[in-house]
Amino acid sequence: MDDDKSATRTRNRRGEGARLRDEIVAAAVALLDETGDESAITLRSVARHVGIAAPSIYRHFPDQPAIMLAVVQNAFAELDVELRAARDAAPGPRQRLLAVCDSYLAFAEAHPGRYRTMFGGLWMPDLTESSVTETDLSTLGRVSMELLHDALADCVEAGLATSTDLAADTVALWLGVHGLAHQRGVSPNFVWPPDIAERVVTSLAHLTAD
Amino acid sequence: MDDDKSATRTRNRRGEGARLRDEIVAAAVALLDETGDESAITLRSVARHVGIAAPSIYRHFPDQPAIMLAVVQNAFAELDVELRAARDAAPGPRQRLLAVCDSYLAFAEAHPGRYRTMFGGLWMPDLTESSVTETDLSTLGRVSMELLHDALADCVEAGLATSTDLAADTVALWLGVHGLAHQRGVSPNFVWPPDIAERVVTSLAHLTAD
DNA sequence: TGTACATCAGTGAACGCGCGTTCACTGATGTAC
DNA sequence: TGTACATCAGTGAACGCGCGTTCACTGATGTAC
Repeated sequence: MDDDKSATRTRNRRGEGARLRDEIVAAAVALLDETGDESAITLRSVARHVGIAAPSIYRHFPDQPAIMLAVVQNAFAELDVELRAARDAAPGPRQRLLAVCDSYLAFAEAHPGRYRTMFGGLWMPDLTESSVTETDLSTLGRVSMELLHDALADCVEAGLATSTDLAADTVALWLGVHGLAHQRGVSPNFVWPPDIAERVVTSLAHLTAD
Repeated sequence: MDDDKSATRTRNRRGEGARLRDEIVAAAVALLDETGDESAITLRSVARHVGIAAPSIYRHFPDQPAIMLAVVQNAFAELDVELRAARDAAPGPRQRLLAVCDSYLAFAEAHPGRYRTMFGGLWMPDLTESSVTETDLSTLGRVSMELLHDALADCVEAGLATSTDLAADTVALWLGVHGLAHQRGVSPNFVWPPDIAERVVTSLAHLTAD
């Protein structure tokens, strides 16, 4: 909550102005993680956090929703990196699927504010009067879904899970994991059964072996 | 979006001032349903919608978060009524469980803004500086969860479902249904598999018969 | 039955605040000649 | 090698707006005597 990083900041050299863009996104993410509330990300609060004047942001983002989009895109990219790392570290199909789900839940638990913003749908701007497009929105999360799809497909192929409709079962599995990830961030005081994640995943993935 | 119900409004008779409270909540709900965005519920927008002066609200609510709480409590009560109606109209344990889940999903689909607000956790006020208490929050939704629990218990008792831990399985089932209810409201443009609800429910409830 | 009075429902004006956005600008830095 | 100039990164002041909240009030309505 140190809003004045004052004095220390020196302006970027010529040609390196784009660096500020990253600083702006990082500041917005930091605000989101600190407060857990996406409405804390205002153009002015972000500027304050970075240590610049508010209008300086307009050199890098056309409007406020554009910052939100950048934050969300950034979060999805980070999630994707973590999911891939988890998958690649696991030995077999079953372990890979579980590792992906665990990693997904861990991401949501570590960054509840960010997770809620990614899927809460509340920051979503009026598409008619902001720079954000329909495509920007529908692209989000597709990569992670594909990753989950492939992990489940490998299990089915290896005879470790059953599925009559892989695409639908992927969505169902994701919904369960997402429901847990999301609501655990919203209601941390609720007494969650300790094995709740395992229960949800094994049921929805129709895992057969142990 | 007719903000001026002007002129027509006549003041309540003495002793009936409490009626305005209901009108205020109704207006807040209407705003939420119209815009789908809980941040549209401001003290002033609600007052405008009711057709009263903004300060008039303070006779009925101590502050703005109190209105939000009333909206959410109201929504949970309505959900509960619908779930009970659905349950009581179904013939057997299995049908009852499915009816409750269907009704739950129907509620979320019919009132996406309200549903998102109930579970989004974003309106949640700083408990330190608003009139809303911890208990107010943790009580919400408990009734619906119990209803789901009982419906699942009846299925298990009738041998229609298996469960090693009823409480945990109830939570798991709710998570799946909730994940679907919530995300369908957020991403209506996503192509949801047509049988997605059935898939989620039968898997998580471990329904055995058909 | 009439009247003074307390109560109640609701108002109008004003406050200070943070917001997104605009505008014309400053001053350092690299580049062309 | 020196200098004029274009470019670029970022600023400061100001705008109009809607917000939550406060304050002192108005005027209708019921009640006590």
